[in-house]
Amino acid sequence: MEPEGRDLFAIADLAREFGISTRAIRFYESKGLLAPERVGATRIFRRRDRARLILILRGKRLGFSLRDISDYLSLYDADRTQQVHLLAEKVDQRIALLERQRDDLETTIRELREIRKLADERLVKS
DNA sequence: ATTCTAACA
DNA sequence: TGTTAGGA
Repeated sequence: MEPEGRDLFAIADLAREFGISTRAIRFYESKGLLAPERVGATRIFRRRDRARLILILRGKRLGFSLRDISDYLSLYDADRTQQVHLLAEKVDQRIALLERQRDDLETTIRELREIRKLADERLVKS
């Protein structure tokens, strides 16, 4: 009766499972995103830590800074409601930034296509 | 073998 | 973050 798997993990276990380096995991801890237990100096990760790591990696995939992710995770124990508000705010900011970048890219592509068209016309005249 | 800290790239 | 050194 244990469909949950282990609840104790070594740093290498998590690194392997999520395809990241042990260095990255220690780095996240140094930034306050993780706080695994210690047995001496060795880190012992539990399901709770693993769950946080999953959230960290998801946040990264979506382009959020470790700072943003940290601020978000910090609200888990306190204001769960404020956490949702912060998330909404950050997501809106992220979407706004991506849309701006998309517009800039489209503008650049249009310019390059125009240059390319002019280049072809010159070749034809030559 | 594995992990840890610290420092440099 | 990767890599490397040196130790537990």
